[in-house]
Amino acid sequence: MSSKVVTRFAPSPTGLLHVGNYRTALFSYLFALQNRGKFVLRIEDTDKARSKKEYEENILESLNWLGFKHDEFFRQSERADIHKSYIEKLIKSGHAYVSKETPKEEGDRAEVIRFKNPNKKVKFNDLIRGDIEFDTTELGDFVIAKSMTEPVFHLVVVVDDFEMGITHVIRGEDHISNTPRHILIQEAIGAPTPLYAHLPLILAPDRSKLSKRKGALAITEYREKGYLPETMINFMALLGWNPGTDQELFTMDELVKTFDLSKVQKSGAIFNEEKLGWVNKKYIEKMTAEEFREEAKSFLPENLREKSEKLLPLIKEKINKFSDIPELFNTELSFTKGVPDYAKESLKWRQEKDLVNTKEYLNLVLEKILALEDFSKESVKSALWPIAEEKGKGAVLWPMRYALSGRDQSPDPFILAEILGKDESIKRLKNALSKL
RNA sequence: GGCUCUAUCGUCUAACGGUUAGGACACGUGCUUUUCAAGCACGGAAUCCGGGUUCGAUUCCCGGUAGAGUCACCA
Repeated sequence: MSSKVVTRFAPSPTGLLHVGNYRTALFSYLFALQNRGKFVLRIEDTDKARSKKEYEENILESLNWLGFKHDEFFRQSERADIHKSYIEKLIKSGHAYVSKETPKEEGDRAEVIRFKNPNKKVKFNDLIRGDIEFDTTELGDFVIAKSMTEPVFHLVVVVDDFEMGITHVIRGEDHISNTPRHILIQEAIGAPTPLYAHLPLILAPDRSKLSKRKGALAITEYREKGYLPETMINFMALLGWNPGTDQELFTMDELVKTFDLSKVQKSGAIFNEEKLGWVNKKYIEKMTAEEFREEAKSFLPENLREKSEKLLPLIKEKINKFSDIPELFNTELSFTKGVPDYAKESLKWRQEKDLVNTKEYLNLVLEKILALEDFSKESVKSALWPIAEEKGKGAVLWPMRYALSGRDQSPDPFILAEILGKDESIKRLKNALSKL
């Protein structure tokens, strides 16, 4: 009695898919995994004019990046014979007929295949929304194929879902109104009706459907911005679903265990990139130094790619996403490129009234540094710490940090010294002193 | 407009009739600190409106209102 669960993700390669699409893939995948079922990937490329290979490749690449593995793969364009046989069968059984038309638009055929609508009420139980009822009369005899060899979406989904043994159709809410057509066709070909779960839409900031025009990004664009796949999965899962606890961060395994289709939200959710950034930061924190280095590499300035080992930890604690890195080198990490020109007053610690102490302490710092053999941040620190403790940490360290970086905001002065090296540090300290 | 779906802080959401309506992001304040970030503490912020049902409604029912989806020879 217990038939195996089979879900599917059925994108059409007519454009780049956005997070809304991939979230339906995620939910279908999670549902299949937690039921030890199968996950089918089906490329819906029946629209020959608009389907493009590059979009299909982008879908495959994205799914692979997210780590979703399908058990079976189909391309609808390769199943023409099957579709044709169903059209013939429907015509033979009187469920469909060839209809003479007067073309309304360019490209319209003079003859199409229409479904003979029984004009009845159909009801289905949506796993997320409960009972939904439609009167199909308003649908009329809808078109199921442009010709014997050119079936249209409604026919093809039903036939393929049936042939592939799909038990659970998990798709976007925008398909709710298509469902009665699909049920009618199922009844005509003698196919069982699968269980339906219509997911709420992911919305643009103005609460309308996400679209290119509204700034929806392909998931590969999030990858290019430097978001991690774990982040995207975690974030998409929580958009429209949550386990009812306060947990915010989930591994894939945890999602498989706790995901519950019946707890999916009914209303649409706006995609909030600020929170996405927060989630990504959390995942960046979890990365090992090696993982971080690998991921950060391509975002570093050319000249620093090979000698950024000491900068990496500084970068890691600052960014939300990897594409934040270049900007960092214009702000807090600009010391790697040199010191901008600054007014001598900038060297003054906020609790000092004039620059007298500043000059004295900078000289002390310079003196200690000149005498240093080993120039690690630890040794610099141990050489200077007693002075800082005695004279006041801010009073000593602020001018030093400013002299080395030329900025209000920068890394710790000891790290600056280590990264710059002894000669450069001395040069910058002397430069500061020359202003005083 | 017809049909369908939906409605809790700015945003994502929790509370399956009884809570001071909880959490997270963002925001504000403070602490810590050599700056920033992080961290910690605190704070402001919501049940769309109106009727029922009930001892009691965020929760159930009805009606409004608002928003969304869909009405293709696209998927």
